Amino acid sequence: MALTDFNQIRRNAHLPARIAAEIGREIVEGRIASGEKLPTEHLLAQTFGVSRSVVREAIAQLRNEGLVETRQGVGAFATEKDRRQMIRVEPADLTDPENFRDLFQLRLALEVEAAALAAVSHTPDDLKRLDEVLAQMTGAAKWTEEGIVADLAFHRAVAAATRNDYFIQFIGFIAERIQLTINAARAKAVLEEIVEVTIAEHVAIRDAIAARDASRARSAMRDHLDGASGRLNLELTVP
Amino acid sequence: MALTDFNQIRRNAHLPARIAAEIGREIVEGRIASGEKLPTEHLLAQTFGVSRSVVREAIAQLRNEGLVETRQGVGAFATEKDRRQMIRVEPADLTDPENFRDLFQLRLALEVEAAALAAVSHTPDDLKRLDEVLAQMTGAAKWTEEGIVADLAFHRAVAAATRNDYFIQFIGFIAERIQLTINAARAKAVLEEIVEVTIAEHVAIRDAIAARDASRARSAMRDHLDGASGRLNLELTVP
DNA sequence: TCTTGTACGGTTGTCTGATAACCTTATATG
DNA sequence: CATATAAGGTTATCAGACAACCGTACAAGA
Repeated sequence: MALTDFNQIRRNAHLPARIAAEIGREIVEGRIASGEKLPTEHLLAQTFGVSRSVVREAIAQLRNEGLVETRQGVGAFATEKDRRQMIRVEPADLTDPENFRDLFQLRLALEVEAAALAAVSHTPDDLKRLDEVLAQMTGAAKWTEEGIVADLAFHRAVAAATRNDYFIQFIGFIAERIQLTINAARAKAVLEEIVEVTIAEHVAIRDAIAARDASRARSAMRDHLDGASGRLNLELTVP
Repeated sequence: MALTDFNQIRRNAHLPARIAAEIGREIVEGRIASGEKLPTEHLLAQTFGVSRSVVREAIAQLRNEGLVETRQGVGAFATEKDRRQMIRVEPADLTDPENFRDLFQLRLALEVEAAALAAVSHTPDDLKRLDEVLAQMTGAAKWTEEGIVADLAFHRAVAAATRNDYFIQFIGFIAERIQLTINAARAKAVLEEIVEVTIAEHVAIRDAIAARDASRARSAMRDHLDGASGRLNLELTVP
C-alpha cells in the first residue's frame, strides 16, 4: 500500500474515528487487498503523525466492524470480504431524499412480508400487544411526539409478531432510522391532519393479521406504506 | 450501578472485548438506564483491575456499537435505545436450523421485492451483467464451488439492478451469510442433481426483469427461493 | 539428511504516568 | 443581575516501557 496517500489529519474531532475511516476506505476500495497485512501500529502512528494509542483505537474499531483481524505478535490483516460482520447506515446519508426513498423502499419490502408472516405466526400475546399499541395511538389526540412513538411501536409490534428475530432486528433498525429522519425534518404540521387515515390503515393491518390472512396482511401493509410514502412526498419506484 | 457486580476478569484472551461485553450487558439488560452516566474510566479500571487503556478500548468498542456516547470532559453515557447503529448476525447462530430458516425468510422478503424493483429500474448494463452471470452458471458443468459462487453472483447482480444501495448492501450481506452456511453444511451431493432446475428458475427471473414486468419478477423470485428452501429441507412459514 | 531445540527480532497487548482539551460549577466582578 | 474568571474533574492524546506471542533462522543431535 502507498503510505504517502494518507496523512495530514486535521486536529479537531475524534482522531481514531477519522483514521479508522481512512484505513477502512483503503480496504473497502481494495487498495489493501483481502488478507494483506497492514503496516505496523508503530509505522501507522508515525505516518499519521499521531500516537500509537490512537492508531490502536482505530484498528480496534475496524476489527469491531469486521474489516481487519489482528493476531498478537504477527500483525493486523484485512479480512476476507466473506466475513464482514456488520451493516451500517449513516444517518447523515438519509438527509439526501434519494437515499431516504431507497431506504423506505427497503423498509416496504421487509414490512410487507413481515405482515404476512405475522398473520401466520402470531400468538395471542402478540395480538394483545398490537391492540394495546393501537389504543395508545388512538388515544394520542394529536400527532405529536407520542403519536410518532406509537406508530413506531406498532410496526415494532408487527415485527415481533413474526416470531422471527431477524425481522425484528432489521425492521426495528430501519424503521427507527426512518422515523428519526422524519422527526428531524419536522413535517409535523402536515402529519397532524392525516392521523386518522393512518390509524385506519393500521387497523386494517391489525385485522388482517388477526384473521391470519397472510395475503390480505401483505397488501394492507403495502397500502399503508405506499400511502405513508405519498404523504412524505416520496415517489416509490414500485408501488 | 453496582460496581461490585463485575470483577475477576480471567487473564487469557482479549480483555477489552470481555470488559466491553460486561458493560454492554449492564446496558442492554437495563441495569444501566438509558442516558445514565457510566463510572469514570479511572474508576472502571480500578474496579476491573486493569489499566485505563483497556477500559478505554472497551468503551471505544461500545461507542462503536452505539451503546454509549462519550463527551470529552464530561463522561460516558448509555445511549438512548433509539440510536443503536448496527446490525450484526453471528455466523454461529446460523448453525441452528431454525435461525437459518428465519434468515432465509428474511432473504425471501428482500429478494422478492428486489426482483420487482430490478424489473423497473435496471439499466442495459445491469441486464448484460445478469446474462454474463447466467452464462457462467450454465457453463459450470457441475454444481461445484464455481456454481455456488455463480449463484451468489446472480443474486448480487439482481440486487445491483435495483439501483438501490441499501438493497445491494443488505442482500449482499444476507445472501453471503446464507451461502457460507450452505457451503459449510456440504450439501453438495444433493445439489448437483438439481442444478438444471435452479438455472431454469434463474432464467425465468432474468426474463421477467428484462421484460420490465415487476409482478412477474416478484413471483418468479418467490418461486425460486421457495424452491430453493424446499431443496434445503427448510419449511418456510409463508410460501 | 532430518528432526528437535533454542535463541532472536518483530509485533501486538497491556501498563504507567503525564499533559492537553474540554465541560461544569462556583466564585468574583462590573 | 449578568458576565467574566478560576477551579476541579473527565475524557483525549501522548510517550515510553515491559509482557506475551509468533515466525524464522540456526545449531545440535539422531
